[in-house]
Amino acid sequence: MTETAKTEPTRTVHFIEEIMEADVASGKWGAPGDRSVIRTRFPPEPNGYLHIGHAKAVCISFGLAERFGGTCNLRFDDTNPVKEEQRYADAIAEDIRWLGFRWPGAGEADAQAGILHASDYFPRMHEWAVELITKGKAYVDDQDAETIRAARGTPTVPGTPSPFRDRPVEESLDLFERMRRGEFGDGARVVRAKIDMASPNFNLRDPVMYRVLNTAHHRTGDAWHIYPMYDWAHGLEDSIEGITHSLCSLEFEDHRALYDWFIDAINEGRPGEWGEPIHHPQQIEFARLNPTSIVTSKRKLRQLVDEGKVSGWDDPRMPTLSGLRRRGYTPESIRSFCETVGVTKFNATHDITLLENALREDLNARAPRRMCVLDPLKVVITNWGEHGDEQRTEWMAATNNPENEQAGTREVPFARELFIERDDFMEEPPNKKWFRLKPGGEVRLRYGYWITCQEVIKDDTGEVVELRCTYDPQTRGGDSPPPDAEGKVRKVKGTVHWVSAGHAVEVEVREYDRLFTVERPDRAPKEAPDDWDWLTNLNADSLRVRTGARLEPNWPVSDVERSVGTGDFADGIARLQFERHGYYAVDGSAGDSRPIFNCAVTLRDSWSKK
RNA sequence: UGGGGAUUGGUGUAACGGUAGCACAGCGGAUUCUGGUUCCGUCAGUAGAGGUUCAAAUCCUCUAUCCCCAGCCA
Repeated sequence: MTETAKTEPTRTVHFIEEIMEADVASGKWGAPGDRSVIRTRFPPEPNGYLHIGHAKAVCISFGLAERFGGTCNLRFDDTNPVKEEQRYADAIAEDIRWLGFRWPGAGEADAQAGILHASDYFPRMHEWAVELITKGKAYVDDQDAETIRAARGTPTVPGTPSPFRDRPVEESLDLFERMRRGEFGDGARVVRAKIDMASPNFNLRDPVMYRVLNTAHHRTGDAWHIYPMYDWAHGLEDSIEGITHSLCSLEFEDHRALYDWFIDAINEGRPGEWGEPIHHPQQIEFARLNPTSIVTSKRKLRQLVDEGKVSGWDDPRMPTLSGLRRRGYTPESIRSFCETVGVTKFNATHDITLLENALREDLNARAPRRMCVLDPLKVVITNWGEHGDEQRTEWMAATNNPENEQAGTREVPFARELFIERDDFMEEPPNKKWFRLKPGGEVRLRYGYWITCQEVIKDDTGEVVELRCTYDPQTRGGDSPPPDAEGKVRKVKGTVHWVSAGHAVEVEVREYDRLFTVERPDRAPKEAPDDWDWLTNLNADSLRVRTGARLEPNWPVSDVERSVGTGDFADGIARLQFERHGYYAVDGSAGDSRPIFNCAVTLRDSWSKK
């Protein structure tokens, strides 16, 4: 893979990185100056697919570890068996690998290698819970969920303690053991931390640590009847793995007090009869990604899939990583996008065009160029046989990638019958700025010849079905003809793409528009009725399938292009620039015999704006 | 009415008491065999009010606005 000449975009050092730098310098986690001590983790719950919002979190935790020469674990936070499935875990791991990140022990052969699971820590968490109960810092509560909620209080009125709050330690221990063995029904009892029912921070009003769930877990089977809550489990998982910096999103700021409380509670009296103190990571919060015109709510994405608004989680219009991948997005473009949005605690809005621009930038440098006529209009070169060689094919050299000279050229066939884009011809152009083909007008066929439209042929309905043109043999390759006797060079303003009708490959091209045309699809308008449905913002016209497109026959790409890094992407997905249109990716999931190309993003069009 | 966070051009993001910079978008121009790319120019900002200081986006006080929190979800 060749390097593009571009210099790396200047990367700004964000606040989390500064904290890490300071910790490295002070030797908080190891020898001062040893950057490799940085340990982060990405802890998804395997209950759905990763989307572009998750990509930011992935890039932060994995990216920071990469930058410091430390490590980032992939850990499935599988503490709630009723929502989790192995297939989600598999998809998540695949998406992270696709982005180009690796966790310790990740192997190329075994996709599962090195992946960690909260469920593997259940026994240790259980021991620590017993410890907290024994220390009088936790208790079993017999109240049901409704009662507990009612007693929790409000922002201004303190909660009231459970009547079971001060029950004997032995009784709690016994009940906890019976909970574990499955003697009680779902929700019958919980274990609660004994903190402060009057705390202004709700998370500290005796939070639940364990609930009874008589549900089989996708990894531990029916070994457990109790499952730990996030707040209890998460810090312990981080502690066990020796995480130095536990990075999460802003909504967990209020949970940090609890995160710290649990670890401190375990460490109380340590070193001592309970053993050595356990590791205490630092939780740091950052703002989520918040892109315009898409939804990232898992519930809403699921709704789109379930109601058939899209073809699946990997529909190319979906903001899931699997959808973006199928659409043609490169991992590099997504990582570049995450770099430009930065890392702060500010709830920013990220224009989705930034993501599109990141892809354009990457693909402009790397994607091989091809000519593809999406909506063919036949052109017959009437003077092609002027020397009696009407059936001949001429092969024209075309540049594979103007951004990368080493990508070389290819030979494109030119013959008597061609296709051009229907849009590139107008019988009656609206103004003088029409540089493309018109009756009596001349245009350059890129890398081909200059042609002049002599005759327009229509069918019974008046639709143009064919153009009869003449070519100028002196313009071979698309170059200007030699100067005339007076030294004047003839010029042509317009250049259009084309294919040879007899040589082109028929392909299917799928073009996508935004799934939602408003900036905030899930935000109800000010005067919306109570039953306002967010799906009213759905763009009914977001998919366009073109079945009759014609691609020049240089496909798949050449060895030369592959060898210099164009036409060869690390994820094995081929992407091309169809000149004057956009960037297109081969859809391998569609399972059709005819090649299918998804339009990842169009070229910028500074013309339509004017 | 409680607690926790946040606020710098249109949108993001730097500046860590010392010239408010960069990117994207916008606008104008140049180059171009892609209405692409590239290049040049340009518009535009410290939420508000006080205070400290030779000097404040930065420190202090008050105000405003926005986000999160009352799951046996994560």
